[in-house]
Amino acid sequence: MSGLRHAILGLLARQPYTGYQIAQLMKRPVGYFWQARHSQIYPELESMSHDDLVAATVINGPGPRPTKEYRLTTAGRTALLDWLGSPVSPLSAGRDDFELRIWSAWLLPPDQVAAMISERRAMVLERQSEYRAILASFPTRMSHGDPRSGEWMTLQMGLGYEEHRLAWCDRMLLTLAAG
Amino acid sequence: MSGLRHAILGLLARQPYTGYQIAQLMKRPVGYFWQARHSQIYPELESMSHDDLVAATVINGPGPRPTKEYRLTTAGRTALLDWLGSPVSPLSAGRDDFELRIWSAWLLPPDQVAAMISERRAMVLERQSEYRAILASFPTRMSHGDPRSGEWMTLQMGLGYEEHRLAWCDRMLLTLAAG
DNA sequence: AGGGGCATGTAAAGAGTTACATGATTCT
DNA sequence: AGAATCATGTAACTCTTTACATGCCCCT
Repeated sequence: MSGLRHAILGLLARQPYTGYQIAQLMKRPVGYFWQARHSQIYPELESMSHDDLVAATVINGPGPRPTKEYRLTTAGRTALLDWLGSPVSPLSAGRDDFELRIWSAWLLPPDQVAAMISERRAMVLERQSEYRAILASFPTRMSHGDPRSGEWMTLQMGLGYEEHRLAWCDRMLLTLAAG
Repeated sequence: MSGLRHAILGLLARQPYTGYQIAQLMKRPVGYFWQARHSQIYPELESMSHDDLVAATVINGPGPRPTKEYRLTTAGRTALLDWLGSPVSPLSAGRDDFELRIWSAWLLPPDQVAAMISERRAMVLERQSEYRAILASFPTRMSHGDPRSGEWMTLQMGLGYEEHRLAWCDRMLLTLAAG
């Protein structure tokens, strides 16, 4: 089963959603670690419906086509739990566009590399405050079994990533300045 | 231009390589941030050759087909530098399988979540020592313009990622234990 | 004699992006 | 009146993975 399926199952395990709402959530907050466009989501929901992992109810809404709300079926819940029980996949099937640049940065004059890293640094700061703003709205303690504890853990992960990235930028800028 | 092209250009900017050698490097060390299989690399080299970004020389080697060594053309070098000069792409087009699991981990009993995180922690430790072993073979100081400085910067990035991941695992294990 | 590494390719399927297409409601 | 948001879908394309295919050389 694909990552997109797991992402959708994880969302519908929380509550029922329309395809449109899922598409919004796949920008933020799910998009922080898994993105998908609506053009990928609608066919996938259809296919999951066919596989009996989700079920749709037509609700009233705007537009030329019927608005459908999806919910998890028992089989869908089982599939999600099966996946969670399966072995954790190995590290790094990731692709990092910025690291790819850095890998070739030795071709550029040092000040241009520094400019590139500064540009990146600004993005990191922005993302950091985004995470912090979301985390501020979380209660200090959550019981296990609360869906928000799942979101909290991923936000902690994301915040840590940005903290590391910021530290890396600063270290590299220092190294470049030291010549 | 795709990430794969940039990865190949970045490799050939260092020295000429055969398709096979590129495929090895796309496992490690380039694979730490950009992976590709040989089935993707050979056609891409062909297509880049057609676009005059790289040029091939037939050298003698084993097997049913001629062994080809590729080198960067002037146009290839220009294309690489153009990309390096273009604006840095925004954060997070990334997809993280482990974060996807964590997002749904609230469905599992706490001890199973802890087991999952411990499993991950072991992978992180392994990767860390892999990075450290590579870094140990690097000289303490490198001049800018040395291709190894590019590799060094990505290794620092990777090591930092793993340090953060380790810290995250430990923090979450503590939180779970405090329950 | 068999297995692994060297070396290059193709085919088919799956995953993901970009663009096209329609139409209602709400806000300015 | 026009723009943004809600809401769903399809088509074409690119990127990525998995599997098939060939054959030499070296080691045990």
